Amino acid sequence: MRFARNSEIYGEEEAAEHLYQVTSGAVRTYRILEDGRRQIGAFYLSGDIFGFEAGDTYIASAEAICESQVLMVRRSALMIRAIHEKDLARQLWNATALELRRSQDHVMLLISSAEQRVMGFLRDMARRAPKNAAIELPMSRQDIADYLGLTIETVSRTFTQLEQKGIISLPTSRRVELRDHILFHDFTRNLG
Amino acid sequence: MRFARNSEIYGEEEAAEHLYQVTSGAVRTYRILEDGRRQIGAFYLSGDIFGFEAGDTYIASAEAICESQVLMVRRSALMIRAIHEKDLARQLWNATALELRRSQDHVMLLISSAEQRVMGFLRDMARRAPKNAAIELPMSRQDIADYLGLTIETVSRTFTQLEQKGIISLPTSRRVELRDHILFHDFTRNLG
DNA sequence: CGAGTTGTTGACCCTTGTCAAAGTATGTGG
DNA sequence: CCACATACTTTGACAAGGGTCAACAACTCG
Repeated sequence: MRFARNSEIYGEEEAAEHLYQVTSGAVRTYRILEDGRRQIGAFYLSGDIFGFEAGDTYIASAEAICESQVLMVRRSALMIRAIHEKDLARQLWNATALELRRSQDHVMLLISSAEQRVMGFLRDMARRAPKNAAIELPMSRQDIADYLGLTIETVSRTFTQLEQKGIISLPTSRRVELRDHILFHDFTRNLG
Repeated sequence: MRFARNSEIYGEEEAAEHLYQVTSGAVRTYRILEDGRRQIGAFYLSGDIFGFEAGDTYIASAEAICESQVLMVRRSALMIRAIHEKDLARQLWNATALELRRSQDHVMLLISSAEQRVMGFLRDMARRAPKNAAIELPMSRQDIADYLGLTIETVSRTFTQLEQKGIISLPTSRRVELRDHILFHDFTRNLG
């Protein structure tokens, strides 16, 4: 399936009929608060699987950030196969556990300072992006702000400050280059 | 198994050998950040099941908040049973999905104001506590602060402000009574 | 009763949000 | 190719919410 920029893939509270895998492009999941603010739960890039945040209904909406291709699999079909293929059942459970871990890492991000949040976000993107290249951000500053629980102005200012400190460089607003030691720091944490 | 106040039930990064159910008392799970701050991931009360936040190793530590009794079940035994009892497998997956949902609700809490966070916390405790009675909080202000990403001072001040506004009353620091309409508001949200 | 823990309050400051404006891309139609 | 419109991003000035530091009050437990 193809989805245009900003088009909805599924909506919160809809029956969760499919699991999804991004084959190209990028996807965001989000929830809207009573006061109208938007909280982005996660970004999914090429290769990532999403739609696991579900019991019977989705608990977040999903949208394509840019023109994206997405693979769809019927949950019901998977469930039937999972009865006999114990390995598949295990994989489904593991994938949900992985999402849980991601969400808990997200919580850890949200309790630190603006600079720490942006750095954490960039480290995560760097880890998931094609190795050692500059990061190409598919999402807007507003998306990043809504993911990190900051305002767009604070995100923008923090990017500028990180560049002034020489921690990143910003050839364009959507392209970020990190100094190597930052990546290294992240790797040691994951191995630790 | 009995655990004394503040004693460790399991540690982060340990092999995840058991699932747990609280039979009496209360449990907190937490992670420590590099800078030494503690983030509490969840509180578990009587009847709650925990230890699901795990692949092969726990991703948080668990401690008894007060003298507590906890039921332990070997994960390996459950996994073996789950191969044949498809319903059990389903339940395990569902329980993890429920934890995921809890974590995402936690994220939503963390992006709002101090008052909203404390209110959200109290609503959650009220919903889980024995119906319509005053809430008896097993955890300290420090625990609440570390759960909500605030300081102990801000939590204390917010409790005082809520009482001054007539939204709660505080017979003692660990006992909270909410006005009915607050509970009602919560119920309507859950019913959708 | 006294010592240690837990909770509350006050004064001040810093980070981040708010409001406003200007700068930069990107795209569209002539 | 240019003129214009629209989105997105950056920057500045100011205000407010929450953090920090410090003192004090209330509970617990020996």
